[in-house]
Amino acid sequence: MLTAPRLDRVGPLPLYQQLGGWLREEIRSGHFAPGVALPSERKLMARFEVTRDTVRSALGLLRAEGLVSAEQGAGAFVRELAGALRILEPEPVTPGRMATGPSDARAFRIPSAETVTIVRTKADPVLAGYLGVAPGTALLQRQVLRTEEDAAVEWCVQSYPAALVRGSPIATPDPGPGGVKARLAELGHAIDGWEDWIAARMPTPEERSRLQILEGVPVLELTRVAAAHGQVMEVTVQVAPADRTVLHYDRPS
Amino acid sequence: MLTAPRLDRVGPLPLYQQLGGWLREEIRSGHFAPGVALPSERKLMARFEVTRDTVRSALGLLRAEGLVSAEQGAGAFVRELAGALRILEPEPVTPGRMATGPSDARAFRIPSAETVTIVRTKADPVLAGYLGVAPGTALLQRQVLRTEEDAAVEWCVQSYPAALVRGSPIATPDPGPGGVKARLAELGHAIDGWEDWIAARMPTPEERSRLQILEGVPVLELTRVAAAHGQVMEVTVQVAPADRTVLHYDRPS
DNA sequence: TAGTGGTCTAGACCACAAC
DNA sequence: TTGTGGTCTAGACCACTAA
Repeated sequence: MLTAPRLDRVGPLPLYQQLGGWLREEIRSGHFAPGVALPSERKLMARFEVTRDTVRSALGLLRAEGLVSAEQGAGAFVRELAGALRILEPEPVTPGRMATGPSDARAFRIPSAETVTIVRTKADPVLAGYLGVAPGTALLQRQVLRTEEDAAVEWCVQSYPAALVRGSPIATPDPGPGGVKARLAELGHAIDGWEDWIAARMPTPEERSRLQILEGVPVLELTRVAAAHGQVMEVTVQVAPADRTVLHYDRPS
Repeated sequence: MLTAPRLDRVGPLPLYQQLGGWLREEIRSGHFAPGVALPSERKLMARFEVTRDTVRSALGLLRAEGLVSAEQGAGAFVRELAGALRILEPEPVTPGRMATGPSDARAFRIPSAETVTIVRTKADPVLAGYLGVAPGTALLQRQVLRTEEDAAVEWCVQSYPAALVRGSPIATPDPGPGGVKARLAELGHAIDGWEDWIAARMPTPEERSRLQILEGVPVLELTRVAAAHGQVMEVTVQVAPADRTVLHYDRPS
């Protein structure tokens, strides 16, 4: 704190941006290390001779960037990297096969539990377009919440034309050995090709609570369109917190 | 505005969250359509009998979610989808081949210009790990800002061991016909495999200004590790605004 | 109990956009 | 000129954490 500069009260840059910039630099330089508490809002008020609102605006910048987490009653802390990243790959990483991860690897984990909800709905225009059916066509959806040690890591919605899976174990929470893919194969629709579309956005409030997403953390959204003999059989939308997830595609020589 | 509810001043939910929730629902339901101005802050003050600060906190929620853009002097507007998405694919989409896009497709465009800066630097631990060299090893970086109709669409940094590309056109802004890949092939290092790592996060202030990123919009970060005969030759990091970018991977049958 | 962040009030002046 | 959002001040009370 001794190195704190004076704020420029005549220039065009707002006070809260100056203060936010100073805090950001202190974090980047390691002066405020991950896990460490920043000076309290009232100390920053006194040190920089501004009101609490100005201090809170500055901290708001850093929270929106995902650099800082505030804990009521305790303080504001420089955010630490999530303990473990989860890898999403075209062929799922199974517990028997550990992913290597990028060279700046942290630990990598596999989800340990999932809760499945079966929902019958009608195709909205987007899903209908992917599936090649008319909007309003009856769909069966498997909504899956994957968790790991009490922490939700992914929300996943798989959609099928209802006519395709009627009477199949796919329409039950536990599709049996080999999972949905095996049941599709038994129906004569073994998946033999797919397309992935990957986007990122800020989570909805529902997603934030369901996946326990912190402030300033976006979600990755992976839409997989899977086909058998040229016909789309399944559309999967996976939503995962971006601070705990990395996608991986490999084209080895 | 006639349907606006009363706020609950005794329950546990803060006023600004109630107000933010109401505005969010009005936007989702289409009452406030994309491009339309929300009621002004002073009107919301009067309508809900709260102070301006409370109104601004509510609007702050929506701005952080990327739902609303404020324009000084004009008003706060429901954000519209970016006019065009750019597709990033393993094999770049060239002007001659138009991508089809997802079924909810908007227009798709190809970047029209790029500015290249050549930088000589030393490998940080992360890059060194990817490249299989010691940290501090001399690197050559090509920093590329891709733009399209005055709008920046991507920031890209390509890194090579300096020893590998010394004296090659790779170390110049214009590497000549066929680009960097052709020059690497001439050096006997034709790229024959790669790995992609995909992450998302909020942009740094530098990225926000460089790529003209709006509030509440994350970036997609694609790291490609490209190898020739089992040896890593190139690490490319691409950063693109998530509201104008979608990644696409295809594994046809 | 003392200190922290979370919420809310009631003003003020400014820069900017639209009319 | 009028209305808009952007910034800043100076308080207040609350819920929560940690000692």
